[in-house]
Amino acid sequence: MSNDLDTVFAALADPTRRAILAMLLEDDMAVTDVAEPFEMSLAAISKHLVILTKAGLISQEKRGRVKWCKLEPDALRATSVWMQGFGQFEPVNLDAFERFLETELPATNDT
Amino acid sequence: MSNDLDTVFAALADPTRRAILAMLLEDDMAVTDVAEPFEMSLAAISKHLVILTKAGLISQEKRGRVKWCKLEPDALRATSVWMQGFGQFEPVNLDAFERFLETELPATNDT
DNA sequence: CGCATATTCAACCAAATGGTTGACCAAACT
DNA sequence: AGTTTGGTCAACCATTTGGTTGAATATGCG
Repeated sequence: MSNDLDTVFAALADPTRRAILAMLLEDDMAVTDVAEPFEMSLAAISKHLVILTKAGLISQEKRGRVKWCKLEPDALRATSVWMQGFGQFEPVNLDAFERFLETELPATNDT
Repeated sequence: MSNDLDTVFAALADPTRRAILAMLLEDDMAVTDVAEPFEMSLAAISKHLVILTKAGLISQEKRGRVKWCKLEPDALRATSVWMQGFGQFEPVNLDAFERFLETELPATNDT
């Protein structure tokens, strides 16, 4: 009964998870590396990754003992369709996106 | 500390709330009328509307004893920017959106 | 083999969420 | 004035969420 959108939006509602997505935008990463910048247990991050995976926003592939996480744009694409329909938005300014990313990334290089 | 995106995505994560947005896409509505198609108390709908308002997705204006709700596309626009950046999505098929709407609208004319 | 590394599992906890009901307030009709 | 109508508030409840810790599992290394 519950839509995909439920899962995707719920996944996106958490800043930690959005930050993870932003990180994965740059490159695929192992779970431990994903967890590194956050002040949070590895187990917590592992749970977040499960949620992102269930939402279809990322995929995880185990290679050796390392589990690699990669961004999966398809779910976002469907959601984007939904959103765009609502606003009949003008073509989007991609530069604004970069500013968003900076807000979303966890503090890595500023104390 | 917590971003607007938190609020907006959390608001969008609930199917009832998305259905309300879909209804408001067609026209502005009074709270009671918004509540009508749902099998849920008026108070519950009222709460949902508060959440949508706080997220900036709708606005409410009281005229007489009736409180009118209208869709507020700005918050969605900002969110859409965020989403698009992630996927670098192709231009979106708006027809697909109409199908989404049907999934989202609560059952009104089938008993 | 024995240890270290990578990740998850399980139990637990506090706080947030989504709903209910009944009282309440304000505006409108007669 | 009295009553109906529109909507919120407050208290309550069950479930979900986001985190913790410690044990468990699995892979790789010397």
